Amino acid sequence: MGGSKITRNRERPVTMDTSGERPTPYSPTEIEPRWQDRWEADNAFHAAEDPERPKFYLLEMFPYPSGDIHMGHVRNYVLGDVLARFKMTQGHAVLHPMGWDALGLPAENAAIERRVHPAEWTVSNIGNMKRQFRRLGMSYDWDRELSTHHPGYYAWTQWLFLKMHEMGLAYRKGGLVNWDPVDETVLANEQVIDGRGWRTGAPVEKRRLDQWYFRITDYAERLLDDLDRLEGWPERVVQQQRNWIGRSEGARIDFTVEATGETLPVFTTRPDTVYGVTFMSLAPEHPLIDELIAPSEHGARVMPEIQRMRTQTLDVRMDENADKEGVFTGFHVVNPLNGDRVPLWVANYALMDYGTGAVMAVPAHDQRDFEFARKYDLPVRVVIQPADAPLDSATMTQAYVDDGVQVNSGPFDGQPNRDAIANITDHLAANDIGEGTVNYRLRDWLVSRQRYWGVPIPVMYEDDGSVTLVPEDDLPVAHPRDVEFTGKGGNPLARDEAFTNCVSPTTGQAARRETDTMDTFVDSSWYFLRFTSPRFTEGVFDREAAGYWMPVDQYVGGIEHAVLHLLYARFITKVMYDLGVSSVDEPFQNLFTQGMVTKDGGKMSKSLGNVVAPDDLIERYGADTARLFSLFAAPPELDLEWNDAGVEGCHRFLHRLWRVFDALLPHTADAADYDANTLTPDERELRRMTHVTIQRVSTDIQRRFKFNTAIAATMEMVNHLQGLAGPFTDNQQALLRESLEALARLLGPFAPHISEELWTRLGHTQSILRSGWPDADPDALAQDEVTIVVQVNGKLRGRISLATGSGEEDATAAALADENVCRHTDGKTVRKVIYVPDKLLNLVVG
RNA sequence: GCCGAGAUGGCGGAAUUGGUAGACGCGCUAGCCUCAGGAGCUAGUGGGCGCAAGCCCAUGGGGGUUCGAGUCCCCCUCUCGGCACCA
Repeated sequence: MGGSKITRNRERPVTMDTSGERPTPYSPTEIEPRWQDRWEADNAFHAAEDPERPKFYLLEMFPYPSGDIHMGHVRNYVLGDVLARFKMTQGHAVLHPMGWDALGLPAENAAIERRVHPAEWTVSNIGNMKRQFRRLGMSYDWDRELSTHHPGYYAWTQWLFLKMHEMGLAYRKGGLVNWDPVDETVLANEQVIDGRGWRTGAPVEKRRLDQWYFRITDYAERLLDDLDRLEGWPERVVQQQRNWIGRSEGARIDFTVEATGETLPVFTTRPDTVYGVTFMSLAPEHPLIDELIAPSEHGARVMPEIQRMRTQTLDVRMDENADKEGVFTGFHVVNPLNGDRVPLWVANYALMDYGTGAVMAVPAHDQRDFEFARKYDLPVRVVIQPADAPLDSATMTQAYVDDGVQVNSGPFDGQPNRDAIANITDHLAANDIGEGTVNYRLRDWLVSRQRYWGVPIPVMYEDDGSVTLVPEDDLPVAHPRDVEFTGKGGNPLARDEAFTNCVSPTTGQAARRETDTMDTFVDSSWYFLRFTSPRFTEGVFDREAAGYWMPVDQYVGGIEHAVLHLLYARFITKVMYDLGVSSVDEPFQNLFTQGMVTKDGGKMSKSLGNVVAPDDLIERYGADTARLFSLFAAPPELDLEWNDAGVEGCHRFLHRLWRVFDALLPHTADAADYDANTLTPDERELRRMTHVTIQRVSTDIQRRFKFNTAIAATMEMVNHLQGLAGPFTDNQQALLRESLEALARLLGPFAPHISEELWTRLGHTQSILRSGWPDADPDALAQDEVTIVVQVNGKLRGRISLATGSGEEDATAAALADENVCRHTDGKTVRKVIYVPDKLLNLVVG
């Protein structure tokens, strides 16, 4: 073999290498199924508890089995798969399970349209999606598969309901609820987006119904406080939850209804303005209206108007540009601080959902109250004066909401309003006419759904209407199988007498079963706990298994669940913690929210006709190309715009990778180890390139989630190797072998099938998953010579090559020997030298 | 209105701590190979000036700090997301 220089061969590209080996074509359709079978046969992704190794619980939000996975799924699950395989290769005990959020309306709609039972439809979808996941090469431990529609799962969802009932956290109450007219069921507040149902987009109506609720508001403070502990969560998700919980500090103030003497409490964040109250506004839904006003002499006059306000749809009511409307009730209330008698109004801008449903109106210091007062010619009384320009209630054109000094405020006159807030709050408490309180925007979670394909709520009603819980031993309360799905007449469960008729376990008398099912968000609020012991029959999950695996080290999913699923899951985990079954009270240590997949600038959707089907993609290019593209085209947190040419590019890269191995493998067949001390500069450079790539890929995956740049680094490495041509010395062969082995392992998480295949062709018999992750050798990363950038007055004027670690004097001397640098320094004095060793030299001249 | 994220070539995007702006990929141009190519390979590819060496401009706009700013500070514009008649 010849010289020690590695030649870059331009005339003879590697594909034309004439070493005698016949090139083998890259054939994903042959390779991929073979490796999928092998992984399955080897039980390669089995999650085993092992105290010797660090554990890693990786979870992606499980899908609703709608029938086919779409590109959004592919992206989400490939992201997770990269991390799982990375951790597996590093030798962690990895739990990477998959399951099905299998209850929900599409199954029922399919039952109506196609006369197939929701269970059958669901199970068949699951089968298809599982096949698709397998084709993508996902590293799931299918032994732990679970589905929320399975009795072995939902029995424990029902158990959770019973426990929450015992704890006083599940309760039934009547009230105004959000009704989705398309899905024909009620919705929780979180599930109404801009006045529309989150699934259907239909404008939500208000109905007065008796429904089951979970008392999430009892956990508001903890849910809010513990957000501070979620350092591994994106700030915007934390912010959204903080917004949603909506804590505000203020005071309750008890006004009195003049006619009856009964107390009418209000919530305010501005107790300092209480002396400025000139009227009171009730929400149109306020109970006092039906109790007091409707039957009164004023009823006939005001009720039609109130009824009209009540029927305004939510999106009209919530539009802040909408006209403020109101009607005087004829009644008055008394201000407990100054004894003022002020008129009681009903106003459409007062919300029954917030505070107490009654607002003390201070037009001088609240913009909404101001507009209302001007419209209906109600008095404006200034009680806070700014320091500069005193306010005049007659000429004000808007409310003054900033700080100032109290006036017209009795004993509090002259105090800065900030002090008055505290002093008036103390005064309220001392006189038993109110107190400092904290109010939350968060409402209790309405969990009843008037649908069949959910978890039946395990309660029954006695003749007298009282609630009896189904005994734990009788769980699960299962769905009746022979049910007709007509799409008419509401919940099929309610029409099924065999289901509704039951016998009370306490009285032995006939009773009526609850026919509402639970919100499917309840099912998905604890599945991550169940994955730790999915077949456990002695309890909701095995406390020890959960203790080992929880919390989820990395959770991956869509941003759309920032408040919905992610808030509910935190709540239920805290409930499980309080029940003593979970050892953690926050489920997800780190959260990653990936961007959408778009095409032609919009979200991929059937209605837009811009859907790319994963099956077609795999058919044409193979799973590795599909995986690579969904990782490479954009950083994972940003939206990914689909681009067919980009897919081709990734496919070409895999072909190139394959050819590089084809060309170089024959030269590494019997490579021994190299001697790092006898390498030529070129050889050291090859070695350095290998180790730099190892380092880049490792940190990009682990620390930065930058899979796009990790893949770019491996592309650079392939580009570099592609330019090499033999013959090679022994040292060079050993170096090439090191490069190829590193390359195969670095690509393992991204393109697992081709990587396994190349790993095998390198002579290994074990899966690449057991190969260990390569380490970057710091010694190999060191350079003998570095390029130093030379600036003159901060502008780039030249580059010099110096031995690593050279001092400022040497660098300056070398720089001043550079022709172009001299052109800019000649005739000037060097006033200052900034030297960043091994990087940059800046000569400041003048 | 409040909160948060962002704006870099023809496009997707790099730039880890204030230190070579545009890695990698797409697209495009030229050439090679080929019966042919939609395959593969080689070279080039931010704008302007210049025969060239090289110089100037350039990270949404305007100021500032610094030897040096895509990166830090101030002001502005626009885009996206969340909350919003929340008392």
